[in-house]
Amino acid sequence: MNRRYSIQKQAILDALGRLCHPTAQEILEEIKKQYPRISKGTVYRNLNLLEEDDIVKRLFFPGSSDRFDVDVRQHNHILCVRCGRIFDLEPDSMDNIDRQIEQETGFTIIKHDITFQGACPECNRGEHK
Amino acid sequence: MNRRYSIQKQAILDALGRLCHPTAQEILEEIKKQYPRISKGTVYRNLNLLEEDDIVKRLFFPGSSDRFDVDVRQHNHILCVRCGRIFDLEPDSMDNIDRQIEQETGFTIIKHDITFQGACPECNRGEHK
DNA sequence: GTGGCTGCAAAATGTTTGCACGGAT
DNA sequence: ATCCGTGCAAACATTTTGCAGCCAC
Repeated sequence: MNRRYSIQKQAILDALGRLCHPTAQEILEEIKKQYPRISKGTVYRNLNLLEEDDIVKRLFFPGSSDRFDVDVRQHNHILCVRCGRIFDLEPDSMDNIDRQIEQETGFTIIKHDITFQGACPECNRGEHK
Repeated sequence: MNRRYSIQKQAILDALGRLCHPTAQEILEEIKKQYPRISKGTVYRNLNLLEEDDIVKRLFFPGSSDRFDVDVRQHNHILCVRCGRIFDLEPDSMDNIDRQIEQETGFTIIKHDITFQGACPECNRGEHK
């Protein structure tokens, strides 16, 4: 299975660079501006391939469809429940948490997914009504 | 909207007590053993009502449909990628993490969802092949 | 020419909703 | 009598898959 570098795959990576943690649907709509004939199936298939090859990271948000990130480092996210924006957290801000859980449980931790929800500083200051 | 306590709602709570973090589908199948005529829609509707009333907690696992828990305390979960079992973590094991994130980001944290993935002690000892 | 990728449409999956009926208050 | 909850089926949203054709190697 020798992977090829198609126009469509490149368009998906470009869209991922322009958008912030988009869903597959948002990526599709963005690409359609330039390539109106791209299909849903192609976007989903390529996102799965890119995830397999560790070129993009799939993000899970409660109550939302999957989102995608070009930053594949282990890092976590925080969603503002007021303005809906999603922010990145520093990759190392939770370095020790896996070790802490390993000590508590005897597990060997491979990965974690953490999503915080709250109100961002701007919303706290009333800047987004 | 005065909520009633139907047989079906009670059956869902009973099933939740017997099963471990089940999906809606698993709850439906469990109840069908006793009430073969219960419908999918009823299970989903009641789970939503029970969540609204803080009687059950909805859990999000990457790549899985929603799961439900009778333990509504803020607590986190850990999934063994080998045996597939889901374990609870102590509710207070991550008490300070929200404060840490608030200091780092200026957010006001409302909640977090954390899912760890790894190998459980039994699997590490080779007890589940 | 082989094999991977495409667009398209259909299928699969998980969840919600419209509706007429029935039971509890 | 009212109104909430039910079973059923249809609708909906998201994602995957089957297929014939195409394009790059």
